[in-house]
Amino acid sequence: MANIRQIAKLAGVSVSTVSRVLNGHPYVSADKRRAVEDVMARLNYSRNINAVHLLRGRTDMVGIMLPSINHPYFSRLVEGMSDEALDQGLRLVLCQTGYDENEERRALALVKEKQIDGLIVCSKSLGWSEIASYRSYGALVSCGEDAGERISSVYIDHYRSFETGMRHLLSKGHRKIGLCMSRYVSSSSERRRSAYLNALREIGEPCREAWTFYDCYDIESGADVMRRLKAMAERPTAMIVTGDQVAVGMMAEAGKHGWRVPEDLALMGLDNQPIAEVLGLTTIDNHLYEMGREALRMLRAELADPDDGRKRRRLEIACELIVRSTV
Amino acid sequence: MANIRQIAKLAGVSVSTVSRVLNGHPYVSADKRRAVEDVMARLNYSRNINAVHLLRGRTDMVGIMLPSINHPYFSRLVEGMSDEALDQGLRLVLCQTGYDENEERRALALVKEKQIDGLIVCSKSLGWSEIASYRSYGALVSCGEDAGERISSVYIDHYRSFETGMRHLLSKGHRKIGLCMSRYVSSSSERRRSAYLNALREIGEPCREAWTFYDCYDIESGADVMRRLKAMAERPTAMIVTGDQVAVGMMAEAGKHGWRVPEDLALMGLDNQPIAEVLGLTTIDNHLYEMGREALRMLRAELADPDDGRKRRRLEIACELIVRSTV
DNA sequence: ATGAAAGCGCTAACAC
DNA sequence: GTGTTAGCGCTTTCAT
Repeated sequence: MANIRQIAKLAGVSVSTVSRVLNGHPYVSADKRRAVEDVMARLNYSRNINAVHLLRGRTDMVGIMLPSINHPYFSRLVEGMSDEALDQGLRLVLCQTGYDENEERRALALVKEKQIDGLIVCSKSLGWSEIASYRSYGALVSCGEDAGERISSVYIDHYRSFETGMRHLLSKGHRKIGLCMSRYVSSSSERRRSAYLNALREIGEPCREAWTFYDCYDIESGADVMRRLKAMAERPTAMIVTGDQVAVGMMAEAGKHGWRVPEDLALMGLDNQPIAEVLGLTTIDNHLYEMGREALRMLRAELADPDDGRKRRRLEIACELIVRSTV
Repeated sequence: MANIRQIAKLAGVSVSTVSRVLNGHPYVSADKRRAVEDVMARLNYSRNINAVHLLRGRTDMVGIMLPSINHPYFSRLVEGMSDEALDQGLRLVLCQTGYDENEERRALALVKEKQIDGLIVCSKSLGWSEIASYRSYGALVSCGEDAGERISSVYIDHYRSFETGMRHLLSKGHRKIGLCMSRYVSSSSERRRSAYLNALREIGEPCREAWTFYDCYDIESGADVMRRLKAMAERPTAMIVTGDQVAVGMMAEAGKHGWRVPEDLALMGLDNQPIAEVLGLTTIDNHLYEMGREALRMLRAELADPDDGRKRRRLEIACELIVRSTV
């Protein structure tokens, strides 16, 4: 593999001249430029970007921390980031963690070691303060939830989003409402739970343990929830569900048993995934694609003013109720 | 940011000793090791991995070329790669191309510039020969289709997969069968089309232009196909469909119009995505997760014997008919 | 307009 | 066991 010194020698110029040509600098005479370009073409030269990275102290790569890419929530988010990254000339490094703390630390280590210039945190098990301690090594952005005082965030107001969903359910006359969520312990889950509980409290309904389900991430778990619901003596008339796929799993299983939605059970989804539209699922749109784009834009801004680490950026992505036919 | 020289000075040793400690080499006295580790901890030192990359000539990162991550086919594939990458100590760099040739060239350039050690090609518009010309700069693996004589491949026999699907359709008495695919021009599409056409020929049925649809990638396009089907005077009794999401879109739209599946229209999907199971879609399992893992494993093998570039690796992933209730 | 030379931070061959 | 030193391939002053 040819290097810049060989190019210089063969072209009869110095390495600096080659470097100038490489980087499109002015003040290189046309004939020398030609000579250099000829040799480069002849040797099929390409510069070793790692030397540039070492010199510049950055790599123009950013990491994306998430539990798994194979989930519509995250892949939609990453699609947005990826499109924005293209515009910004950045590359994305996938850091699948499965919510494992050590895996998260390994992702953070990438910024400490300067393999990536920054990290977008889409999911985490570690506390924000441990994450924030890497702030001095590179840019950090939280995507999806407000990370508090120390980390810039593009986020959804999860309380408001569930409040909106609950209000719609109540407006349709539902009072016996069940809840279906992903992780039990997570700040977004807690905010959603509060919104749910507060709404119930307002109408004087108790919260029934049996109607709240956790660790539901995918279609299968939705189907499973439905089966458990079916086995109950007293059932809710509506469910508010984190993630459209889970709601879709419930719809599908309901259909198998001849239950009608919303007559026998109303369903409120979350995220407004494409499948929600096709199946007519009433849901809450979190504008994931735009949120992904904005997260990357924010990271870019953080990268741009490194010394100014005190000013924290925040951007709330508004959610939007999408009324269709399952409530 | 501290560097190895400062650590050495403060610990009262040479840089080589620090390097030895850093890399866990033997032959370092316990007390010096301690001294070095203390200083490292005190300065919160972390080595600059870019220097290592420059020195070693590799980065332990591999690129994944695909049109978009936000599609269940690709995200399932990448999930497998990502899990395997973790085991192998490699990182994944996302290269979303949207089938754009210049974007594909930019991805290939990453291997030429040594930013990544190799590239897994999950989709491409460029010809294989242009892609293969990058073989001398790094490892290349095709994932999903057989790339011919010059590039190692983990692949599906797309002909056989559709042949299997068609056989099943025929065995259920269908003769008027429509086709729904993604890109018109692509080697996998061509092989599937041959299988489809040959099966029709065998039973003496003509191929009807009106019953073949292209550029269907997602749920919405499935719904759209269904609407077009509905408007036809003469309709197929079954459709063989590339991608379960597309088939699901068709099912959903069929339901809206009161059509029953399979009585009014039988549906054969592809990929065996989770939603296929829940909706009872008959489909062909391509074992995408395993294919992703194997692709990464193969890339790893390519990386391991760089000088031995003539021997091409191949691994066919067998497909499997999953009979459920839509045919 | 061009070149010489000093690094970026690290590893490893070599000498002791 | 430990230190000295020569690079890895490039960019960028600073002279000229």
